[in-house]
Amino acid sequence: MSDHDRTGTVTLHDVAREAGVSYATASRALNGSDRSVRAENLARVQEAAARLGYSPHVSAQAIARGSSNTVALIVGAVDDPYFASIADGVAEGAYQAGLTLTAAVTDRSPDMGLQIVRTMRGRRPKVILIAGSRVDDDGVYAALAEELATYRRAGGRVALLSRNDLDFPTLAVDHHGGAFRLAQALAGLGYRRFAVVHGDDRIRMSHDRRQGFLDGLRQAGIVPEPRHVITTDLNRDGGHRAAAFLLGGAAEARPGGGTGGPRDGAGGPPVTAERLPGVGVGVGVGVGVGVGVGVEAIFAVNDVMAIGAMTAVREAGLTPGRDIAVAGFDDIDAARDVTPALTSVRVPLRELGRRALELALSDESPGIVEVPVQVVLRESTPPR
Amino acid sequence: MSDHDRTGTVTLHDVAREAGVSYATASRALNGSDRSVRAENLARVQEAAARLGYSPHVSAQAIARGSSNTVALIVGAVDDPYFASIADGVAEGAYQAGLTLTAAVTDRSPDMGLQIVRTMRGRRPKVILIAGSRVDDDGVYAALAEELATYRRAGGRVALLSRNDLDFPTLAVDHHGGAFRLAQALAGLGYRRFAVVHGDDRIRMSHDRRQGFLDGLRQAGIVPEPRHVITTDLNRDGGHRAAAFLLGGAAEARPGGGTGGPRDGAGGPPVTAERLPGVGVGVGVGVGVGVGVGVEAIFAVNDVMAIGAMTAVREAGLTPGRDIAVAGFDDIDAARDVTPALTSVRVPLRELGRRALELALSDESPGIVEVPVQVVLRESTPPR
DNA sequence: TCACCGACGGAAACCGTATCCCGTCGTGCC
DNA sequence: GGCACGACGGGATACGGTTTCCGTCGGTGA
Repeated sequence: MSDHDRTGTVTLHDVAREAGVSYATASRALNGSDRSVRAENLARVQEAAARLGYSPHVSAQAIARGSSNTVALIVGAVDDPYFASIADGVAEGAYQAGLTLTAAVTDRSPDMGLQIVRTMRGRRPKVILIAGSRVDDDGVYAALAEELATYRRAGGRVALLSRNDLDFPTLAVDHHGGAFRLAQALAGLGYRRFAVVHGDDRIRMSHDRRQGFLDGLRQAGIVPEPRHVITTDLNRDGGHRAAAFLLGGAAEARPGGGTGGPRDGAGGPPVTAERLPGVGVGVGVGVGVGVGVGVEAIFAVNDVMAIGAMTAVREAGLTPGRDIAVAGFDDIDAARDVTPALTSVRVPLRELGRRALELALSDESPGIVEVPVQVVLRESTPPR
Repeated sequence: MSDHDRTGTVTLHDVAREAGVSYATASRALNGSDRSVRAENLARVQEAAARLGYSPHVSAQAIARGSSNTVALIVGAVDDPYFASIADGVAEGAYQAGLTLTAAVTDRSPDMGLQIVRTMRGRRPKVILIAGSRVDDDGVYAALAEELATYRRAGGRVALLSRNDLDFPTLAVDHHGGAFRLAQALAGLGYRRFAVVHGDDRIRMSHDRRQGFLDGLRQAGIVPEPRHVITTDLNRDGGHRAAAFLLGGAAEARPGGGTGGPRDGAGGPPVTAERLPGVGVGVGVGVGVGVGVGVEAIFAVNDVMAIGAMTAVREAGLTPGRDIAVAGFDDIDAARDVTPALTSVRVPLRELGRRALELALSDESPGIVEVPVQVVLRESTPPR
């Protein structure tokens, strides 16, 4: 039609020309300016915009206004129900607040959260929410803190989920307390010999849950054997491998079954026995030792691992719940749908996402908000 | 320190001044310009940038360069494993291609995909990927097509997942064929009396899977009763409600169990019997009629629904697999972990996300790429 | 020794939008 | 009827970069 599609992109300039008004008037007409525009011009501009298929250049607006309408969410994985539910809550809150969501995934990148935060900061979002980021050494940690401080100094808002030693508004899930009470409850049901399956200690959540569980057991006079405390991947296959190892063999998919083991072939790092601080070194790296006979219950630090473990138990010819109890953490939807239903600790994940956004947006003091969790006993841990 | 932190934000200007070089030189030094900068100046600029904590203003770059490094992903829900896996694949591809990911969720907003696409277009992303968007009437549909066409005209790239009647590069999952073959396989196992649980027909995926399944059954000489073809929410609770209805009662959580029904109270629209085109009107909206006795197998158009249905079956005192077979579609991870393991149709979801991005970025012709799927029979549908 | 050429620094134009500021015009009031 | 004032349109500028264009400088070949 006209010459505006020479470049293929329609600018406000084109709209103004088409409507026969000035640039400034078109701008005022197309967004909530405090200045008023005469009804007739407003209509002409809107109609011209519609005819030309104009959509405002968000970057240009961001630059002109000095702020954008974005909330940046940094998350460990998209795949994981834990993060997915949090992201869902954030998405809901963002939608209600008229913000758009951009996400970054830290699992993917070897450069950890730091580089990602830096990149995100470049987008000048209104909010940065960090739900998952790996922090390896103290240097990176300090750098991350500095990066966030710089961001805040420039007017940005930050909220952290599940991390409580940076000076930013934090939604602190009570990992330790939940695991502690779960341990006590299981001890109360009569269990004595436990295995604990957890992830990399540099991941705070995993560390706190493991430690809370061990502390809860100790309170009940129980100390698991170090070789039953296992470090592995923080996902379904990690839980599966760990349980298979505990029960006396390498995880191995049943031929022709399609039911079984790790989906993507021989995946991931080997299961490694854990060095408990002040206790000693565990044994049995990768060797198909088999230590399972004595174990009565397996606690995995999250539900997806626990569910993987349950399947491994079943593949070993045992019945989860009856022969060996299994418990997880998070209480994801799937916990109700596996058989037996999984004992877990309920974390209000969606609410967590919503509240994290609120917390960041509010002008309250940057304190730490404790998020309570709740032990949910189900059939996977019957009284013994 | 200097006056640059008066506003709190560090600009390229500050860096240039700090390094004692010009604006243009600083710009050239800090990104991959084709122009070369003398080593000494480059070092000075980089060092100054690091000292000041400079991070380039992405919006400003986008505006100056005329393009951004964003890929916009439009998705039905974040929560759903189907979309989560796709998003995971996209995230992986985006990371490798050096793009950042912006996500929008359509379920949330009543204004459907259209408004969202318009908003996304405003961000001038390099790519728009549409994995889920509700399209209600033809008017909206045409508007969406026009919106995308405008975007492409301006140099944008588009790829569609699971939709095959817009003229854009499309990754077409073979919903119909997969469901068709699944139906044949189940008929081959000896099943005759089927129930089909599906979602809103305006959602293409649901429609095609349902229709494929029915076509497959018809091929085997089987026509399910219309009242056994049920429309409900396309999520876990929808499947749960539908199965509970089929089995003869309203879905009701067992008191004190925590195992049971819809998590968020009495949720969602009631189960409604479906009007099959040219067949007749089903009966039994919400009435606790109970039609289950005759049904031998339930097919749900996705795995999360099927898993919800399995739990409902169990709550009714029956054993899924033995008393009543259940099958789903997608083959999500959880399908292997429920008991009995769920028969499904494998869709390479992660790969789908990755390939959608590739497809959009490539300069190939905008054809339709068929994505094959594979029936996976497991214990939830034993031979009968 | 001089012309020429390549490398590189800096000024300035430009990207698309918001907004300040000024000028015009219409209106109400005295 | 004149005047002050408010409403509103338009030009100019700012936002933070990228990139073009020009000019300088040092080195090379004849």
